[in-house]
Amino acid sequence: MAQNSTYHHGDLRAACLRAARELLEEDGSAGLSLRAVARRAGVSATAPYRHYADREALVSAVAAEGYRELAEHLATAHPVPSTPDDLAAVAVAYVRFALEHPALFRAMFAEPCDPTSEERVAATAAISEYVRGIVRDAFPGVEDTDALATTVWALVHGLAFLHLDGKLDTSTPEVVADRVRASVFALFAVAPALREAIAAR
Amino acid sequence: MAQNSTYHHGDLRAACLRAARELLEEDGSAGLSLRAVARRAGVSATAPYRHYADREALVSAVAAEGYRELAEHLATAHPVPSTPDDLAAVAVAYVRFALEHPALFRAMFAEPCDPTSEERVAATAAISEYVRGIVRDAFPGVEDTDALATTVWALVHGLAFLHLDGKLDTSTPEVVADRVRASVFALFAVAPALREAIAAR
DNA sequence: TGTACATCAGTGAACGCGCGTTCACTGATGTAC
DNA sequence: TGTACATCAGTGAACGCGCGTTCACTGATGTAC
Repeated sequence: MAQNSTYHHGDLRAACLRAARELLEEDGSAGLSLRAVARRAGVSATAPYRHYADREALVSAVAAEGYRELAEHLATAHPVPSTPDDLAAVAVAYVRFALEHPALFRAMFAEPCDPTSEERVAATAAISEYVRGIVRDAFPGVEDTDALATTVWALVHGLAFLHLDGKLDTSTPEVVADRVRASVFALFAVAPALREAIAAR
Repeated sequence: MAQNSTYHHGDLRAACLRAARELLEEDGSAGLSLRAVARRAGVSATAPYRHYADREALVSAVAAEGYRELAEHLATAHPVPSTPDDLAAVAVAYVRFALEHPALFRAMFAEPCDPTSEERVAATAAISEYVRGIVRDAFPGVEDTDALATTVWALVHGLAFLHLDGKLDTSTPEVVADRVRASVFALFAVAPALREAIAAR
């Protein structure tokens, strides 16, 4: 029984989210069905409709929660990163999050998402703002902070997906962390040269 | 009728691949069902089983074809890239491929893939070897070519996905191309400094 | 060139499944007096 | 404090769907003599 005192007139909305998360963590793949969530929450198949308009709404809520957790996870890795090492630590945390919650990460990013969910859009914006903030702090001299932030995000995001999809060795956490750090350092060392590089183009 | 003279005792195997590709191009999302492919190929629902062991096998074949096409597309963008501009052009081509064939690209990467399909593994290896080759040619002085190649691939791959998932503006091809170029240049300018950066860590 | 036969690539009915969603309902909770 | 009633969060039967896969089959093609 996943049942607890919080529902049968309680917080089924939250219980659904929790059930969905459990399913994602366990299954690792698969696509989160409303019925499976209801089953897991110990409730009839149609009960979730009291709280979510449809399947999409549930998935978006789960994804949004994932974004919030990711942000938290990154902040935990380093509250106010300001050196290459700090940023590398955050990057490692990003990739680790993806590898530890593969199904959730896919739900957040890989799924063809509906762009109308404001909850989801807001959560995404928060992440990207967070990355921008780090880059701004770490590179006060750089003019186009947005461009550099995008580059950093893309690099880390790409590393996450390539590892997730088995294109890069993930046999130990160390091997992954080393690779992520090496990639970030490559980018970092060049940051001051960014403007010239773009200008010279 | 997608039907042509190549089957009803012809090349249904290829016809299935073609049908699958058409479905991916049209639908944009969704997950490629065997039945839909058969329908599109103008053939009974069970006919594809003569050529593919199961749904997985078909999807893997489609993905493998996608890898080959991607490689071709990149090679077309620039046969033997050897300057930052060349590499940037290839990067732009990579991202453009993803945006022009979103469903195919997702089938290639985002789907939780079975690692046992040698066709798929081989195709992946070919891509990564291709990237390594470019990096090797463009940076003869760099020692750890593999590390740099991974960084480049991850950066470009991440850009592809962030655009694909609506996290970055894709309103015009130019805006996308400019962003990709800027990101690649950031990386490029730093390449000679890579070893020092890693050593200094 | 013609016949007999094996092979091979299709057919189509059938299976059991899980899904999203609707609907009329029920029974517990909260509220007004 | 007690009763009457509205609201609200669940139930469970039912719908129609598309799916992957099996099976026994058929009929065209290719081969041996």
